[in-house]
Amino acid sequence: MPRSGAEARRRLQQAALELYRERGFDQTTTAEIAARAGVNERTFFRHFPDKREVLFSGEAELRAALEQAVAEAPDGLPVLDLLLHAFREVKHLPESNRPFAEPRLEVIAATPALRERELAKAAAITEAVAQALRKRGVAERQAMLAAQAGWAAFHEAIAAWIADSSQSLDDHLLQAFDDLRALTGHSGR
Amino acid sequence: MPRSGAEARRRLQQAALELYRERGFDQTTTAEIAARAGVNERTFFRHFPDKREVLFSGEAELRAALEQAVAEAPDGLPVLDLLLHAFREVKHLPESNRPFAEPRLEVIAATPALRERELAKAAAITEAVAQALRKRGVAERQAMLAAQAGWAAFHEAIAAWIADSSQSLDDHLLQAFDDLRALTGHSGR
DNA sequence: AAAGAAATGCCAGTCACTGACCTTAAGTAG
DNA sequence: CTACTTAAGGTCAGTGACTGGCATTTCTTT
Repeated sequence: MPRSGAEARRRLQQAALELYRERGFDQTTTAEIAARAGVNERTFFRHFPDKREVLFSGEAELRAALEQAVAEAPDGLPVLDLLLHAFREVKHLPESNRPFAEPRLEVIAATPALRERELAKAAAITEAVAQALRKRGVAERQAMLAAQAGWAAFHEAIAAWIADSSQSLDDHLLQAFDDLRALTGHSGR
Repeated sequence: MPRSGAEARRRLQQAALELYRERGFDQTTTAEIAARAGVNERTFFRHFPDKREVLFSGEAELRAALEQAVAEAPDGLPVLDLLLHAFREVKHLPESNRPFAEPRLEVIAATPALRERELAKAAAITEAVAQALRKRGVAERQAMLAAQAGWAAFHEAIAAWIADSSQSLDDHLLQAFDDLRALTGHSGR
């Protein structure tokens, strides 16, 4: 195996995040990112298919972890409980990424083009989760609805946890799922 | 008032949809769309901010209708029932658009860039619905979760209705919301 | 040391999108 | 009917994201 490559990739991610924060996504050129990372502009596009994707590399990991967690969750649970169990299994991923994730979320929130990409990633994950649910016998439509509702709760929990760290992500997760269950008239756990 | 403008806009939408279907989104240039519509390429960008948006003009209408429907829904209903009521109020929009919507959905499904935009539109609508729910006193997080779950059900219902027209959209909507309620352990209406 | 593969550099080109400026087709006031 | 107004379209030049092709460098392997 020749030149490491992975290092250049990390430098590109770092440089991109810095520049997007300093002068904004639209005011940053891929040539500038490459320059700060010490590589050619062409190299940027060898590591990332486009200017947005450079901020979305951890999503594949989360998706894989979630697929596995759903597949390995205990039997006999109602769908939402199964999902909650799976989300609790993977909550260490956002937890360990937090120092990098916080500025990243800030940039994404400020940039419509990046929010679009974030939604696409979320859709890919929920589709994967739905598929994993179907493999466990959950009906077609139920699987999709559960995956989307569950992801919405997970997402809300992370947002709340970022805004209020006095409680653990786990606590926020439990509360978000309580809120989700309450939608249909139930009161709580 | 000078030149109509709205006509050119319609021709551009028509031309874009045709070309996207004929040779694909990526293989279609904005110049070609403009040429088929009988206008200058620059004119295309006067009517639409980018190459994707040309397929997403009806979303604003749906969003406005939904906001109003949520605001005017009867009091005293559980959140999901209120949402179901609102969705039933606006179901005539997808119903009347169906002949145009079907090829459109086909193109969107085949094009990642267009699916991204569709997700962004959906997010804007669910945010608007959540806001409308909050105005009616629904709690912050519940509003967002309900809006997202409700939209997911609405979307599933439309997809099922497109695939199977033997039942009405209304029937599909009721079934989708039943499935949604069943997630938390309830059985149905 | 030689060879092969992986990563990068370099170059030319397409195309989405934008700003600036000019022209045309209506509608309106006189 | 003419002159004025104005929204809409045309033209041109330019930027920047992204791509294909080819040469070059840096490792690893034999």
